[in-house]
Parts: sequence; structure tokens; C-alpha cells
Amino acid sequence: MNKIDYQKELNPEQLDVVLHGDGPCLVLAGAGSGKTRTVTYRVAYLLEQGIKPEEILLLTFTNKAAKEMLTRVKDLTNHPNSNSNPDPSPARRGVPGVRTDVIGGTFHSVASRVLRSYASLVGRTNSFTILDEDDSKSLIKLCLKDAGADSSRDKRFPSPSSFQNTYSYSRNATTGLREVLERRSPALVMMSQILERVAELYETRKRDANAVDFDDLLLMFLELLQKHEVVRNNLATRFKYVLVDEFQDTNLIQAKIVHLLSSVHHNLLVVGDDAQSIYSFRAAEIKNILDFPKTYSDAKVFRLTANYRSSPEILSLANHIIKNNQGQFDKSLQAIKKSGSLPKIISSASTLEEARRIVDEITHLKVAGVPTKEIAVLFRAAFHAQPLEYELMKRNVPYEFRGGMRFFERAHIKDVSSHLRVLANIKDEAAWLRVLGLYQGIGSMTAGKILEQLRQFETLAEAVASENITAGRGASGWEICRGILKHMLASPQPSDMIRAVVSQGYKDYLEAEQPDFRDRLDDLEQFAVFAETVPNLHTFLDNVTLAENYSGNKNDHSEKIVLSTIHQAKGLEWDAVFVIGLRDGAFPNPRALIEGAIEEERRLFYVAATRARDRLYLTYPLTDGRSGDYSISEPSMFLSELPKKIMAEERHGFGLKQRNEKIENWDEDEPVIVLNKMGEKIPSAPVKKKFGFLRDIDEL
DNA sequence: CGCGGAGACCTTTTT
DNA sequence: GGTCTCCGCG
Repeated sequence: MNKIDYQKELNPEQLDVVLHGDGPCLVLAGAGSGKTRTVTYRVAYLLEQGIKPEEILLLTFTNKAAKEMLTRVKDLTNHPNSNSNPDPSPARRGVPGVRTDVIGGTFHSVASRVLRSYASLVGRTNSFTILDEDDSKSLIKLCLKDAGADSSRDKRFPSPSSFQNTYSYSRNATTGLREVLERRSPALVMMSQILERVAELYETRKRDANAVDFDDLLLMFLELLQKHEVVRNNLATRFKYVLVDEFQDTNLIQAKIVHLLSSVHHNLLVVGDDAQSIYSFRAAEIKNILDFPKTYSDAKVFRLTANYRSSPEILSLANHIIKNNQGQFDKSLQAIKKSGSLPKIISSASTLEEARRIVDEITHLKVAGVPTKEIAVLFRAAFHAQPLEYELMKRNVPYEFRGGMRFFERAHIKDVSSHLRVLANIKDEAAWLRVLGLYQGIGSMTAGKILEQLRQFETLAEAVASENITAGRGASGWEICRGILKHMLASPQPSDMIRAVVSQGYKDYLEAEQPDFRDRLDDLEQFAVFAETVPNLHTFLDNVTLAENYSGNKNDHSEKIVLSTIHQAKGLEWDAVFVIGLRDGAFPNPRALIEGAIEEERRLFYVAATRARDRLYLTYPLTDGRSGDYSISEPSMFLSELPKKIMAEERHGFGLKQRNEKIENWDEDEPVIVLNKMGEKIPSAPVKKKFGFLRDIDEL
């Protein structure tokens, strides 16, 4: 007996997928077509058909998306076995025939859970550490130095982060490093040999530290499935249904993993939209979705083309945006909603005025009855939102920032979690360097010497018990460090370990060093509270590394507007959306232009525009105003290539804040003249003003 | 060899 | 604004 009335709750297109999504299936779904909803109902339907939750694998792009979907599934069904807890129960992990909680999450989180069980098969012990991007970079930096390719001494060599990007891309695209270097930067080809050496050193360094990076998680997961038939059969037999959301953003490794995981039952349902592919920098392979019918010759193809989210005006704009791309399926989305207002373009004199205009408009929206949490501001890069953040703070508008620095990436959180990491894995070089550097008298040299001596120990308990470690002038610092580690060893729970580090010394350190130590101590307490939900140290550390923005506080559903990068806004929607910084030189990103990825930048704009339900604002400043550069720039090419009549425009010059002028037919060739307070034309040559940062131009 | 101050330089997007 | 390097002092 079905509890859910599918006929009533779904439209015919969605219903078709939910009821007939057996075998290999491709769902081509446009923006706002109820993609997530369809997958959610499909999972609920399978459960109602008697499929057990542990027989379904749901792969999503973020852990949050999986969690949300599973919570919704739980609400929809009252299936006795339904379980929306994404955290694995360690006692049951890897035991065949016993249900575990591995049913949803990202590729990386699923990989980490599987690899903890089978680490020995890929040549690691199960106490391995997962390195985040920062850790990888710091290790790569050491390797670049070792190979004599130090970019700080010789500018011709790539920086650690640039090398990391390139290397990571080559691994995920399964292309040789040399080939990627050739494509990305011809200047580096001469050095490809030495850079290949850097890659080797990095691999060795990770192995010695018993550490794996994000790419290793995927590669080792794939290796496990390819080389170990028992594991492959075990997993593929167990997962009767595999569902993958945002399939357009998967790379070749992920596609192979999916293929092997579904190789027994062949029930693979993938959902995606080629117009929303925005992760090629991470080697996402659009061919995965385009060639799906070829790869799976018996594949059923479903299309969801109705748009339930946006007003016809917003949708029309979005369709116009994507029309400018050549390599795209021509598929205009059909609007279901009734007519609303035209998307509004707002130009401002400076980034600061742009910020002010946006906050003004947000205030209007609130008065007009739009709920605060239904307003979002989206941008290409996190730092574009800096002036806006400043303005929101100044005017006491509560906001939530997504993108940029994450909770677990904050320095004080990493300082403390590094202590837990050396406890979990004594070989963890990156964590040790961070930990040791915190103590008085220990710099990089002494830390290196201590690390050398630590290699003789297998466990932290032995190392801490030893009286023979010499630390030169850092001796007293090392003693303090030892004391803290001893305290931690006496605390079995991750949360107790965190509190031990804080109370035994880190608190004093923060108070001495940081003016905002109160906030940081609060963060650390939040961190400890978070740790209480996870019983096992490895699981805890995996969650810390693989979890995207953990927001820290519980009352997350409070009335806050959302500030987010466009990438992070994927899959979400709001009543009112501002897309800001649509300025030449900011969006499209200049680096993307160099790499010839203009179409992807345009898709990014498309994703941003299609987040809006009723109101869409596109804003740009005419000057940057940061770093003293007041030269006038053009609006984004993505704006000028659109027909003017599908948008309403508001323009603001210097000192003309109150001017609200709608321009019906804006002549593209006519240059926008920006005037200062005195009504004079602003010179286009940059005016150097060092103190100009965070100060409005018309206040100078 | 650690450390603090001064100044140069850089900032895409994410698991 | 943040991060990183350089340099002089103890």
C-alpha cells in the first residue's frame, strides 16, 4: 500500500521517472524543473516497494544535499528501516550482510568510509589521515623546495596552489601532468620534468605520512573496485539502486566508480543538466552525461523541461543567457509560473555604492513582505562580496556567508584539530608542523628535528612517554606540548580531547595573541559540541575534513539573508536573488578567459540567474575603487550581449544616489559617463589613493 | 634559529 | 583585508 499519492504530488514528467526509473536511466533536467524532488520521490518510492535503505546508494554533490534529501525521504515515508543519519556506525562498518548507514553522501565521503574498511588492500593502514586542500598545499610547498622549484626564489616556477590545481586536474582527468601543463601554460612545459619530480616527491611524502588527499580518495576507491573483485562484488551486489544527482559535474574517475558500483544490478539513475556544468576546473567531464546513452545502450532517457521555479521574465533572461553558448543543446525551458516583474539591472559608481544600493533594495524587499531568508546575494568570487559584507555589518542586517573561509578552515580550529590528528596518526607531517610551531621556541627548523626523532615511534603514547627527544631551545615548548598530548591521551572522546587542548594551554595562547579570543573560544566550544555527535576519532576527523560549511550555530534557520558564491548556490533557490559584481574584469573571471573557458563562465551566470523565483537583480559597479584603482570599467560582456528590452535598468553616477532613471532603449555604443559630485567627468586614468580602501569615492 | 616588525604581493570556483 | 618574505635583533 502506497502512502504517497504520487499521481497527485508529481507532474507527469516526474512521475514517469519515479515509476519507471529502473535500469540505466538518464534524466536531462533543466533548471528549476524539480530535479531534486524527483530523485527524492524516487528514493521514497523504492523504499515503499520494499527496497531496504542500505540497498540504495545516493550520490550527491554535497553532503548537505544528501542529508536534506534523506530527511525529506524520511518525512515522506514511514518506512521502518528508513534512516537519515549519514554518519556510519563504526562497529558495523565493512561487515558483509549487516546493514550500515552508507546510503548517501558525496563521492569523497562514501570513498572515505569504504577505504577505512579496506585500507590495507590499497597499501595503507586504516589510521590514514585525509588531507584538506591547505595540507596538500603545505606539503607541495615542501616538495617544490626539495626539487629546487621554489617559486618564491624563482618566479618561473608555479606557486604551490597553482601546482596543486594543475596536478589535481591531471589526476582527475587521467591525463599526464606534462600534457596538462602544455595546455594550461606553455611556459611551464620547459619545466615539466622537474615538476613531474615534484609530483613524485609529493606522492612519497603523502605515503610516508600515511595520508591521502582528496584526489587519492577517489583514485583509491576506483583502484579498490577495479583490482579487488571481492570488494567490487560485495558493494555492487549490495547496492540494488544507485542514484547520482548533478551528474554533469562528475569527472572520469567518478563515472567509472559509478559504473562499477552499479555493475551487478544495472539500476543506475543519473540526473543532470549540461547547461549547468560549472566544475570543469575540477575535471568535470561533460561527456559523462552527453555520452551516457552510448555507454549504456539500453538507457532510458527522460526529460524534464517545465520550469516550476522562476517567473517567465526571469526564465526568458536565463534562456537568452545560455543561447550565447555554442556547445549547448538547444532547449528552452517552459515557464509554468505566471508573469512577474522584469529583472532589474542596477549600475553604481563604485563597489561601495553598489553595496549600499543592494542593502537599500533589501530593505525595500523586507518592507514589501519578502521573508529575509528568501533573499540571496550571489557572486563569482568570495572576495567580491567584501564591500557588501562591510555595508551589511554597518547597517545591522543579519547575513550568512557561504564561500571563502569555512568553519573548519579557521586557524584556531585547525590548530586544535591538528592536535587530534597527530594522535590519530603519528606520521601526519602536516599536522605535526602546525602543532609544534605553536609552542614557544619551536620554529620550522626545530620542528623538523623533532619530527625526525618522532619517526622511531609507532604510537603517540610511546613518543610522549619518551624522555629522550631533544628540542634544543624549544625544549620547554616541547615539554608543554607533551603535557597537553598526555592529557589528550587520557581522554577517549574527541570532544574531550578538544577541551583538553583548549584548557591546558591553547586558551592562554589565544588570550595572549588574539584580540578576538572570545569569539575564537566560542568557536572552539562549538567545535567540541560538534565532536560530541561523533564517537570515533577517525570518523570525526574525516567529517571535519570532508564536511563543507558547518555553520557552527544551531539556530541556522533564523532570519538571515544569504551571501554565497554561485558555485555554492547550485541547486538552491530564493524569492529574490541579487547577482553582483557583473563587471568586466570580475565576471567573467579574467583567468577563465585566458584558459578559454568563457562558456563555462556563462553557464555560471545562467546558474545564478535561475536561482531566482520572483525577483532578480543584476548589479555592477563602474569602478572597482579597491587598491586605489578608480579607472572606469565596463559592465560584464554577459550583460551587454543581452537584449535590453528584457530588463529594467537603473543607473547611478557619482553623488547621484537618488536618481532613479529607467532607460527604455539603452544604446550599447553610447559610453556611460560617470560624473563626480561636482558634475565633472571622472578621468579614466587610475588615481592612486592608498587610503582609498573601504572609503567611498564620493567621500574623498 | 626564533621572533617580531615592515613592506610587498596576491586574491576563482570545491570535495 | 590577508599572507608571505625579508631583515635585524636577541
